[in-house]
Amino acid sequence: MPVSRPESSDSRIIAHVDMDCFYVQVEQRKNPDLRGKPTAVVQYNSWKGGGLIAVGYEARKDGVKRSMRGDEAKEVCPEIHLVQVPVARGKADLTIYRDAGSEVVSILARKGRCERASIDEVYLDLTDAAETMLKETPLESLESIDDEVLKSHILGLSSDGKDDRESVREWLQRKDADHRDKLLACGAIIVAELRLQVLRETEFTCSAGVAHNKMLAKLASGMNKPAQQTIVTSASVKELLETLPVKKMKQLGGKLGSSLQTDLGVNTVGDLLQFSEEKLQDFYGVNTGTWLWNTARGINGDEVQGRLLPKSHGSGKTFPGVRALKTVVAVEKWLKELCEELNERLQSDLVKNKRIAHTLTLYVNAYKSTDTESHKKFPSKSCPLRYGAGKIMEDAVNLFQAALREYLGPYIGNQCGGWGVTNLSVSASKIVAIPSGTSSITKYFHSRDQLNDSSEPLGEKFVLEDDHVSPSRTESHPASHQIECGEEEIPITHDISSSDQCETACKDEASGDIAEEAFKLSSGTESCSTLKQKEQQSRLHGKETKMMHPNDGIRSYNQKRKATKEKGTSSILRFLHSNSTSSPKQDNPTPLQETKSLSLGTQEPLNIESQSSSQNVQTTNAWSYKVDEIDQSVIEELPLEIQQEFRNWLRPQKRPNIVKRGSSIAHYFSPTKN
DNA sequence: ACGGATGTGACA
DNA sequence: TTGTCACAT
Repeated sequence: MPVSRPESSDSRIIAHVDMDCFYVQVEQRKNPDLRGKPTAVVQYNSWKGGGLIAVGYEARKDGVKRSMRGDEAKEVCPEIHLVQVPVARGKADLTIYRDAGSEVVSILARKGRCERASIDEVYLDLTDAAETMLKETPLESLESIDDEVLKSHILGLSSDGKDDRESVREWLQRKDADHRDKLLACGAIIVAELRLQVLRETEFTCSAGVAHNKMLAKLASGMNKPAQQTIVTSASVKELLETLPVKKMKQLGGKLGSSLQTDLGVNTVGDLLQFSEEKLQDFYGVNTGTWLWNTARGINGDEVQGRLLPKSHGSGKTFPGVRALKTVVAVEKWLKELCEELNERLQSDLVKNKRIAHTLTLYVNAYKSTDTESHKKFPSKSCPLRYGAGKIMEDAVNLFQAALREYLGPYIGNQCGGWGVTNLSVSASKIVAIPSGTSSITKYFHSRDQLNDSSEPLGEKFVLEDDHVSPSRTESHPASHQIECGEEEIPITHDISSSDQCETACKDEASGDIAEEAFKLSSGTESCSTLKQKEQQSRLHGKETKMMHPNDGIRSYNQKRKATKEKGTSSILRFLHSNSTSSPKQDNPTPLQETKSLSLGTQEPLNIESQSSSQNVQTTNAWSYKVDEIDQSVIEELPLEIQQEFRNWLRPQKRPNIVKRGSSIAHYFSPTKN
């Protein structure tokens, strides 16, 4: 459900940039012969010509539509060129489009905060850039304005349609213009420039919307395509929304939009104006009600998230109809393909962006033929993610088997009751950047555990080499984990420091030792998954029963504990170490956005992120201690091997973690002992 | 049981 | 928090 966020009082300049029929453009760049010809991109050519997932504008003129079949498209437009999505491992592989999207993002991120909204869409917060421009170069004094700017569509400008370059110029340079309009004008100039850069550097065209918030910018970017831009002035909003069908509004394209029509007889966004906020809240809940009320007025406080990289990676495939997978063996075969693709993408993310994913999730759609009634859904399952195709595969298979048992009910394996899997997908989430800076190591041994079976302490060299790197612009992220060991489990909240994505994203350079090492380690497919390994990762991530590996359920709780203890010292030390955070100031540098919102002088309370972030600072501090404050004698009581490892870690770190009570070491350092 | 593959965000 | 659902391209 949509949620309403408070809108900052100051006016922002937000742009939404949308690539025109992106996949088609990617294919046309690859094969220029296709340029200017009716073209569509299709996947799985075998059945009815495959399904269209992108249609070029020449083909659209002939009535070709997305989600037509290739055959239908041919009927409507016999000359159409159908290009197939690349296939790898028996499934569609969108890599080339993702990479092309990254090219675009790296250009668009040059001005202002940038949010990758999808593979081919981006939001930009150009407020600062626009304000700066307005200060430095008064619009009236502008000698020449790029044609791309003059081609803008300005909502509300009367003569939008005819020889309007002059009127656009006039609007842009209007001396008596509203300050907000002037900022919009600057935004339009900036966006036009960015779009031209995109075109020069990638050969891709895109369209854009410029407005005072995300919702309106998004709406505008789609109004004049392809290769054009649209500006939403405040004055135009009312009229714009008045007649806009609710379904056109983002978030209202589904059930909520339908029920608006059905329940309230609301057909256009303007129709919503009649309803009080309370009334809308009564119908749809507080959050959605408020959101609807605001939306009707063109109010939307959603901020542009500074995020250039995806938050998850997934690989999936459908098996419709008779192609449904009916045996575990068939499922395993496909899981292997999916996991290999996922692993490749994780690898690439690690090398390019120095990020590590921490959770593996399996999603399945299935049917039960012997299922007269209960349309039970196949449950999705997660577990800690270990790097390496073999390990991911193994874990995914285990997740599948666990979920299958649940799905089929307690009467498990009796007679292969007809089930069929119609969709399989694996996905990796909880991706965090490996901190660049002193604290790399903390993050790092997380990866070490997942990448590597040996207990060779790889961390050391990173400490040494990273130490002189300034930990600039780090941001604190809260996280909490639990681990079992000893009699009970104690959840600990702690900080993860990670490098700012805005800095590292899209840099293809120097992978660095961490990434290289990781690559070596995970390229191997050795997947001797011993009990101990499972325990180890269970502990690392570990959420008792929920986050453990499916297999673990078979063993008793005591057995698990035992395995955990035996596994070893180095892991325990890691946890210990990880709890040794350095000073709060260093660990929790003020997030950039917080700084910004404060400097804007907002009278409103700190935004939610800021609040929770400062809360986490407190929580973290309560549970943290400094390594160098630990009594030396305490360390000396530890086994020699542990002492050594411990001393290796003697540097201020912060990292995600778990503390175990009952473990001898945890006893020593348990902050408050509860 | 063909709108496929993928991704984000909210809610319980 | 995990798992589910909705929504989007």
